[in-house]
Amino acid sequence: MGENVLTRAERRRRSEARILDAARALFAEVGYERATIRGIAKAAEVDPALVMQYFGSKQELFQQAVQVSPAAEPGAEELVEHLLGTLNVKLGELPQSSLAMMRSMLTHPEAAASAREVLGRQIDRLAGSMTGDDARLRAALMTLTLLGVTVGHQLLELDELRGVPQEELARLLRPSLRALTGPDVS
Amino acid sequence: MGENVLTRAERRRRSEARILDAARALFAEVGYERATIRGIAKAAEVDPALVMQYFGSKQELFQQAVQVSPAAEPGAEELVEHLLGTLNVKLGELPQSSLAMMRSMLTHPEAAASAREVLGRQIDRLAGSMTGDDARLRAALMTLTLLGVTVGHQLLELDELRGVPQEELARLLRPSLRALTGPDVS
DNA sequence: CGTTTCGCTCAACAAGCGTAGAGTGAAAAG
DNA sequence: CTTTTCACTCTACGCTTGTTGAGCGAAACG
Repeated sequence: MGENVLTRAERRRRSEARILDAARALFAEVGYERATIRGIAKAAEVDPALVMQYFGSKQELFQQAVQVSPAAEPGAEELVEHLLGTLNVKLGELPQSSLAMMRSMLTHPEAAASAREVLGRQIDRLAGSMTGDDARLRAALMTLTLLGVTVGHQLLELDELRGVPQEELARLLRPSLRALTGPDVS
Repeated sequence: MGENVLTRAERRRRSEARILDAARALFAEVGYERATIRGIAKAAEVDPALVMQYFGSKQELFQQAVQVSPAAEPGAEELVEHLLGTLNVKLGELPQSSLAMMRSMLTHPEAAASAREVLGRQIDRLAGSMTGDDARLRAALMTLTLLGVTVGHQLLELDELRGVPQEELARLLRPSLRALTGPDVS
């Protein structure tokens, strides 16, 4: 036993990953302001100064922690699939990074900018599948509907949505969203 | 000129009101954590210590500032009226106190509790006008739809919703919400 | 008038924060 | 082996925060 010694680069990689995971978890749980470098360091079982050394500042750490992998954003399939795909992703197991961003989007300027960007992209994709001069506006309303449900479900944890399977949410929401697509889609 | 001297009680009343207004404005703008007693005091042109003397603590000041007047919550009219009433109130000129609560609801525990309470009441009222065993769930989804739109419009200030008159939002949203009421309502 | 009340300010405290720089000890390199 | 590198820690600085208690000065009161 114990010939599994870790190389230096390996140890560093793991520490950095632990810090990032702890950061995502704490940012997602309590938001940017209440999450402290010290708290993140303690959760990652690491000295606070190490966090600074690796990420430079709390702000940069947040940016890296919140970074959404482009793969996480749904592609541009057919709209209805798209909606359901979005529903499943948005309503179900959102990545910790997205939760972290959403948790802070109302109180932290950078998180707000990030949220506007992500939501803007989703609105673009949706509006691309729709027609009408107010397509963009309707696409925005669809996106905000999903945002509202996600906020209530994942962040406020309303009793009314506790333990409801995502398929049922999707089922109930579909006609409602369909009413916003306009008459022209599939 | 200048015989309009203010009585002591009058001065006190006005100071307290100025503090509360400044608090509401700051809480609504930057949220609980970033709003400081000093900032509120400066906005109210008052010494920070006075804020403490009148309200005891930052937390108590927040509670008083966020308090929603019962009159501000719409009564229990017919559902469709109710929806439009809610729409007009929720989408249009929300009172500063509601914005303050919403701004902090994702990051400040007390604000979250307050939000759950207000949303719960609205869900109750809505569900009261609906039938079906999942009426409460559908009512919750309607409420969260409105929440999402309000967040995007008033707090994130998405470009897509900038300057859109509330009647148009109500018009676009109505069929969508109607799809959630179920087949039984008016 | 003198005395009391009280709205209000000044100055300061302790705690917690993000952050910086010097140092340590073991792994890597020669 | 010696030397260098580098992941990591210790200690501390400066700042802001919420909060406190003593004090001032004008209004209220007799």
